[in-house]
Amino acid sequence: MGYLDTLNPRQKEAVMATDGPLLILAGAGSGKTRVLVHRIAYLIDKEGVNPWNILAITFTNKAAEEMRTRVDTLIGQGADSIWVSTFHSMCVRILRRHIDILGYDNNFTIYDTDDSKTVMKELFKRLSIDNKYIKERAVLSAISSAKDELISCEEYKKNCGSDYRGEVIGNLYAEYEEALHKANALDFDDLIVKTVELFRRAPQVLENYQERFRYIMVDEYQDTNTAQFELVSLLASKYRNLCVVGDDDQSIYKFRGANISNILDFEKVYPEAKVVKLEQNYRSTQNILDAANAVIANNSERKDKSLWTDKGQGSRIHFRQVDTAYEEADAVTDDIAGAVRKGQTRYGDCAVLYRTNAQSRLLEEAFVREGIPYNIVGGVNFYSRREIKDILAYLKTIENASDDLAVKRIINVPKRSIGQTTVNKVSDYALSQGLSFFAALCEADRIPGLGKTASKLTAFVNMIRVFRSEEDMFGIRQLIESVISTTGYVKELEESDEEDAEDRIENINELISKAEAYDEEESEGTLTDFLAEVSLVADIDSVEDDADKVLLMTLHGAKGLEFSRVYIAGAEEGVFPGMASIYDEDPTAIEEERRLAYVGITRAKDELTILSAKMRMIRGETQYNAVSRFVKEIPEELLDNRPAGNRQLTYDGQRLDGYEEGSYERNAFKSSPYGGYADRSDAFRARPKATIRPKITPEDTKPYISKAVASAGSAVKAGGNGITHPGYDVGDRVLHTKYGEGTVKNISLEPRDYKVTVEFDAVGQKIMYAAFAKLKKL
DNA sequence: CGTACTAGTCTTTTT
DNA sequence: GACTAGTACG
Repeated sequence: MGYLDTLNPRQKEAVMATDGPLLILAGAGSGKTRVLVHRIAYLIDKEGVNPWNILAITFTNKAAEEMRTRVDTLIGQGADSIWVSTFHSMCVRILRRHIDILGYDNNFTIYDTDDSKTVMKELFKRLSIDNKYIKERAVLSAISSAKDELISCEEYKKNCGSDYRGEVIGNLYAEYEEALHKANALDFDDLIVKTVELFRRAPQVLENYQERFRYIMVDEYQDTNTAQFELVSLLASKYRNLCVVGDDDQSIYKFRGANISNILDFEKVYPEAKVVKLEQNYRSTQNILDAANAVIANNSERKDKSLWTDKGQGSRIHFRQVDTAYEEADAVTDDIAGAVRKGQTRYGDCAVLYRTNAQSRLLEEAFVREGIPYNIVGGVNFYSRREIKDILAYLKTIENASDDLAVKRIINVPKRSIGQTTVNKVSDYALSQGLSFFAALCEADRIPGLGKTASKLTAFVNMIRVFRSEEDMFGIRQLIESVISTTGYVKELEESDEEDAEDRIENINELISKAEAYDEEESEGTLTDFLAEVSLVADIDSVEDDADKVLLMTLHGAKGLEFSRVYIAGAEEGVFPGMASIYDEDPTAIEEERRLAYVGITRAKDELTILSAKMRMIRGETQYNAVSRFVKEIPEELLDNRPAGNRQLTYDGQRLDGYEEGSYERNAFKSSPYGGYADRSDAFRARPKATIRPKITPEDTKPYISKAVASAGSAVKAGGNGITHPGYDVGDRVLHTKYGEGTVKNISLEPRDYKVTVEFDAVGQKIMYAAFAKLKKL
C-alpha cells in the first residue's frame, strides 16, 4: 500500500475511515483533494469496492476532471465508471432518465439566469405588474432562495400569509413554474429541486440510485444548500457511507443559498459520524498562514482550528497603498514583470484577485499595455455572449420545439422582417389555442391579421424543419455550420460595421471548435447532451493550467486554486468588504466577506501582495475609501507596509489638498480598527459612507477631483455619519434646475445619501438623491 | 418594421 | 461609466 505512506496520520485516518458518515474538516491547503483521491483509490484497491458504486460530487467540472485524472494515475484504470461530477450535471443525468415521472419531457432544456429573466419579464408584462413596485431581479432571487430551501410555490404562498408583496411573489412563482413547465425547461435550481422531488415521489428510483451509490463523497460541503443537503441525505440514507469534506471558514456562497449549518451540524444529523481535522497546511508560508489565521479569528461562528506549516516563515506580506486604481493596476503589472524578469517567477504562477468583476477592466488594460500574457476568468460567461446564445437558440429550437424562449430569440435574427407586432400576434394565438409558440408558427396561415408576413413565418418553420432532418445525420459541428450558412448569421456580421463584429465571429469559430471537440470526445453525444453540458460550464472549467499566463479572477473564482504569487487588489472599505455587506443589518454579512478574505490570503504559496487605492471610480462615481479592515486585522509585524511611493496625490498637475507625504500610510495603521479614525479630518480617513461623491457634471470637469475632495471634507464635518443633510425639510418649497418649483414630501436616509421625494408643480412627484439633485430651498 | 436617441439602472459574489 | 430597455421617428 505504497501510496498511503505519503499521507500524514490525519490524512491517513480520513482515507481509511471508509464506512459510515465521515466529516473531514479540511483547512485551506491541507491536501483535501489528495485525501479524496486516495480515499477513492483505497476503496477500490483495498476494500474491493466496485468503482461503479462510488459517487464523488465536486463544485466545478474542472475539479471533477482533476479528481478523475488523479484517481486514474493512482490506480491505473477503472476510474472511468466512477461518477465524478457536479451537483448540477449529476442531476441532469438522473433527470434525463426519469423526469417523465414528474410530467416533463426527457429532453428538457436548461434555462440560464438570462433566460429566467426573460421569462419573468414576459410575466410582468402579461400580468401588468409595475416593475417600479417590484423588480424582476428581486422576484427571481426570492424564487431562487425558496427553491434552495425546497419551498414550493404553494408553501411559499402559505408562508407569506397576508403580506401583499409576498403574495405577489408567490403568484409570480406559480406562474413562472408553469411557464417553465410549458417550455419543458428547468432552471439551475430546478435541477436539484426536481431531482429531490423525483426521489421523494418515486421510491423505487431512489432505491435504484441508493444501491448504485453506496459510497458518496461531497467536496466543498460548506457551500451546499438545503436542497443539495436533502439530495445527498436521500442518496446516503440507505448505506450511510457519506463522506463530506469542507471548511466552514471558506463558506462564501451564502448569497446562493449555501447553508453553513450543513457542515456545522453534520455531527448532529449523523451522530455516529467520525470527524477528522486536517490542519497541516502544505501550501503557504508561515507568514501567510499567520495572516490568514489572524483575520479569520475575528469571526464568531466557526469551528475552532488553526493552520500550521513546516514550510518556514517566508517573506512578509506586501502591502501597497497607491493613489488611484490606475496606479494599482500598474503596480501589479510592474511587480509581475519585474519578478519574471529577475527569474523569481513565471506568469503562470501569478494570480490577481479582486472582489468584483468590474475591477478587472483596469487591470486588463494594464496587462495589455505591458504585454503581459493573462487570462481573465469570469465576467461574461462565454456561453452567455449574444452571438453564442443566438446560435445555441437555433440548436435549442431544433431540439426542443416547446422552448418558446429560444424560438422567439432567433425568429428575427438575422433580420427577416418579423417584428414585435407579429411576434405578439403569434403569441396571442398560441396562448388562445394552448399551443407552443413554434406550433403556432406552423399554423401561420390560420393566425388572423398577419397578412403577407405569414409567408415569412412559414419560411422560418421550413428552415427549422430542414435543420431537424439534418440533426440525425450531422455532427454538432456540421449542424452549427449549416445554421450559420443557411441563416447568413456570420455573413451579416462580416458586413456589419459594428466595432466588435470581428470578436463575435471569433467567438462563433470558438464555438464551432468546441462542438468539434465534443463530437470527437463523445461519439455517442446527442444535441441534448451538448446543450446541457454547455449550459453547465463554469468559466473556471475552461482555464488551461499549463498556459504561462497570469490569471485574473474574482476571489470567489479562486476558491480551490493556489498560486505562488497572489495579488489581492482593491483592499478598501466599500470595495472589499463591499458596501452591501458593511450596511447589512445582519452582522454575519461581514463575516462572509472575511471568509472571502481568508480564501484570498490562503491562495498564496510564497508571496502575497495586498493593494489598496485611495481613489477609485465606481459606477461613474469617484470614491475615496479607507484601507480595508481586513488589512488592519493582519498583525503589523507580518506586513512590510512599504509605502507606495510617497507622492502627493495630484490631478492634472494640481496638488490636491489633504494629502501630505506619507501621512496616510502612517495614520491608516494607527487608527483603531473599523473606522474609528484619528482626529484629523481629511477625506481619506472618512468612513465609506462619507466618501461617495456626487456625479461629476460636465461643467466642472477640470478641477473635479479637488472639488470633490473639498466637499468630502465638509460632508464629514456636517453630519456625523458623513452624509450631508440637505438644507431643507419636509414641507419646504424647493427649486430644481430642470423640474422647477416643488414641495418636499419626504426625506429618508438611505445608506448612500438622503432620498428626497418632491412634488413638482409642473411635472409631478419625483424621487431623487439629495447630492445629485442640488435642490435649492426657496 | 427598423433605427437612433434617451432615460434609467446598476454590481457583489455563480452552478 | 456602461449597458439596456424603452420610445420617438423615418
